Amino acid sequence: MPRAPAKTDSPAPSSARQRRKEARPQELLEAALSLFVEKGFAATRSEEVAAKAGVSKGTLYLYFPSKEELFKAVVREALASKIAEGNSELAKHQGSMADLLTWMLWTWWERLGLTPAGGIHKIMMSEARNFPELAAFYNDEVIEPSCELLAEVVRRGIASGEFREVDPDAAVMVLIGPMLHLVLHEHSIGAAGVTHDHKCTPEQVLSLQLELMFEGLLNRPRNPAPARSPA
Amino acid sequence: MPRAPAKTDSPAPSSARQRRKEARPQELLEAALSLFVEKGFAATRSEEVAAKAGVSKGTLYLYFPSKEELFKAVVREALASKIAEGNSELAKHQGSMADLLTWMLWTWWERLGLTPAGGIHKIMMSEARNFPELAAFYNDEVIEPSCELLAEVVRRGIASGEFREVDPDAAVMVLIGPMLHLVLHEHSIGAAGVTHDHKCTPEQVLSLQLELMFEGLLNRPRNPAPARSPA
Amino acid sequence: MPRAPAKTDSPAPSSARQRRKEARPQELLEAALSLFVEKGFAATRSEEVAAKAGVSKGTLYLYFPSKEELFKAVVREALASKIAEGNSELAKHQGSMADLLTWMLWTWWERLGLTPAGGIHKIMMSEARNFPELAAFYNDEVIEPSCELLAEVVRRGIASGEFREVDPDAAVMVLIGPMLHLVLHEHSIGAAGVTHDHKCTPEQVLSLQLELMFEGLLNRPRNPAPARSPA
Amino acid sequence: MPRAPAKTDSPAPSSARQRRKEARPQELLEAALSLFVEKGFAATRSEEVAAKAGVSKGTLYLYFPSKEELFKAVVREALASKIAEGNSELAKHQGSMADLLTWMLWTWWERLGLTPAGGIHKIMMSEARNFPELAAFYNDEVIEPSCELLAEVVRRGIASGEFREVDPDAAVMVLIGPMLHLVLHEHSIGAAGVTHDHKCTPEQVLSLQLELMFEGLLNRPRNPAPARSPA
DNA sequence: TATGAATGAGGTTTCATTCAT
DNA sequence: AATGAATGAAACCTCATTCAT
Repeated sequence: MPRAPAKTDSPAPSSARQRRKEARPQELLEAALSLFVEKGFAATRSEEVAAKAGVSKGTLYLYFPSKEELFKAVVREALASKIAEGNSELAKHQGSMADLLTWMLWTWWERLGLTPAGGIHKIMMSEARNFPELAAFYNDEVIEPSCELLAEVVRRGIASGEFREVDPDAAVMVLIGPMLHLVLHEHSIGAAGVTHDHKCTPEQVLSLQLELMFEGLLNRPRNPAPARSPA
Repeated sequence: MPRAPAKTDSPAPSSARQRRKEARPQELLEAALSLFVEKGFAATRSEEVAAKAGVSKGTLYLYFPSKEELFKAVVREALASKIAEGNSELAKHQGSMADLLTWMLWTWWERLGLTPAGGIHKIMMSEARNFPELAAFYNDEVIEPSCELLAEVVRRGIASGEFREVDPDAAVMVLIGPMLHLVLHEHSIGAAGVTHDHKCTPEQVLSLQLELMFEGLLNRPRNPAPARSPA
Repeated sequence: MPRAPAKTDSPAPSSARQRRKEARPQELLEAALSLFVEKGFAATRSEEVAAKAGVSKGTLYLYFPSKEELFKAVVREALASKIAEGNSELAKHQGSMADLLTWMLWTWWERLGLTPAGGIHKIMMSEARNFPELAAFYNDEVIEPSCELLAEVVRRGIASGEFREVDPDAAVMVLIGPMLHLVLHEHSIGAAGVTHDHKCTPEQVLSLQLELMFEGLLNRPRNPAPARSPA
Repeated sequence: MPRAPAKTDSPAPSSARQRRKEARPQELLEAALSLFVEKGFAATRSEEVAAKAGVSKGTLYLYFPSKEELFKAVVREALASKIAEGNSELAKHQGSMADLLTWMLWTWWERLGLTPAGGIHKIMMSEARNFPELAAFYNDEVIEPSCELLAEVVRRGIASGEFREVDPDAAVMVLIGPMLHLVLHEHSIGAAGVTHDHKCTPEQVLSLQLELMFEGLLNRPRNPAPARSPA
């Protein structure tokens, strides 16, 4: 419908109301994220989310058709978008796979471990069995792509001779296990006001995790000491 | 179910009914444990617990004044038994610390990973924020002793020159992270009927975890590649 | 949307916009009629009506102060047009009353049974108790005149000796009952996607209805077959 | 589990509470019937039904799992049970089919036309499109069996030579049309406080309906008076 | 001691209506 | 005159807890 350009060809959403409308989904997602993390999915009432975003119950449903869809949107916003980033990093990375892994894990820690976004993983742990559809969604949109991304890095490292021949999928679990465990701990027991004697900073753990991964725990030189299976 | 004559054969609280009555709390706790593990605290209906224990709703409330108190009793009961055992192995162990660590992690996996007891950890993760008191209890009685035990092993390994000089507390997190992550995953997302493409058995993961810990991921010989901190 | 120059070209209310504005109530009433027929009063959302008429929710309320008033306007509008037509046929008819009845019932079927107008009757059935005022209006303006018209035909047939001596009002109910029943059925259960084993076309029913009526109604020598009252 | 009969082999539900429990479903069904008839299915709140039966909201759901199931139970109680009666009457009837039809229609009028049970048909007319599942249920449990029952009577009458050769399904519609129309009218417009000029009692209508039907239906020598199709 | 009928607060979602733009 | 973002009152159904028997 070609019409004479009044001023500009964009709709010019300049009224205060327009600006509110465009900001609403973001405001609601932020409110939802913090409440879901704090109280879990089931225990968060939709009215609370609306109130925290400064709107009424009904308004929430103008933007998200159900609480489950709201949760999915939160996950997409907080996590799924980060994974795409990781993929593009893999594509353009030039150096060693060890460097790429290091960068990825540190980056994830900074972006997820320290932010409420990390709490999402804890929510899914807690609620997966009661909301299988959400669990499937989370698995498809977050877990699988993340694992695949890391597994690909490991595979390339193996192919280039940089890494030893290990099962890539198992290696991924070993790589992410400590970090995810820390995240979960921080958002559950660690968030319950419990003081921990064996305190060490997450950064220490991650740093050591990387060091050990790449170097091994045992003092060298020595003859290989293959992993034992249980007697 | 052929059972002994109605009354006797017993010193004191001996009728079938008496035995039944004394077993009640235990039966209720067992029923509650398996249901809480399966569905979480909020999603488990008290009537289900009663039904699973073979009694009526009302009876449950004769023994536990509320669902919250039932939950606390379940966790205390399930954990209490796990505490005592364990540390003696360290005292009597003769071989290398690497062997001891290997044995411990495999043993834990067998006792936690595959049994409902492992579900306790998942429950605690899920409900810690709603029951800070229990979270503290769990931290003091389970987490702290476990970490201390492993840290001590690491410390001894370092002292004897078997291990490199690393922060023992951080090392513990690296050691147990993958396994706990697996346990949590199995009891939540893995139990929600989600199919996973990057499937590898927990045993594979644990085996690789031990191998990498002790050996390192990088192909050797080479010059050390010190763990990088984030650029 | 090429539109005429801003101001002129018009005697009085003649711009495209003006014409649009004057057509609005009519368009809204048509949209509302079809939706009320389809879904009933309560189940029709005002936004649907507006959307079907091509305007926004707010605009609907510029023309009708509430959903109830909209409903009343719809019924009045739909019925008003039906009132005027009709009675003249009786005055100018020359043939037998049986022929006239036949013509009338077939004509009604064609005009009501197969058109949305027939849905009006269904609406009134459904909502009469919630809108007594409308029910009275419908009774006075539609039901009474229709019954009176038919009753007059029956009365004339009796007077001329064409029909037997029966109660004219009762005869009217017998005459229109099957047809109205069919109309209502088609607009409710028949429209709910239910498949019916005892299917016969409405035309079959009406045809048989007329045949049986006249066999019983027409004056003719025969042996009496008295209607039984309940044992 | 053969056990010594304590006193009698029936549970002996003799306490006041027991008696209440057994009466509850009936009390709830009665309350539901009258409210559904008065206000329709959708407009009747489940809490109202409970209140009218003298219990709380929750209690209603102890006996009926949802409002739809409650409605179905009302239908079964009020209508479906009557149809079985009709079937057995057909089986044991000895006299003419005309007598049987007469008895059936009079009986239905007495049991349905004059009681709130008749209102159920009006509800279904009103709500069928919004509750297709209920419509299907009603069609299967009430309409089909009723039509089949009457069609069978007509078929037998034809087979024995008592009736002329007509389409049995169409004949059924002609037979029940006036009565159902009366019932619907009484429960909608007639219940809205509208006064009707062309008043004739339902009994008059039914009586005339039967008389006219049989004049047309019964096989008898006479000159044909063919039904006219529309000019 | 044991039962299970009864209660009623609580949470998600819908939709008629308003009003700032 | 027209819009559509925002509101908040309902309504269904669940389930922890009580208490008469």
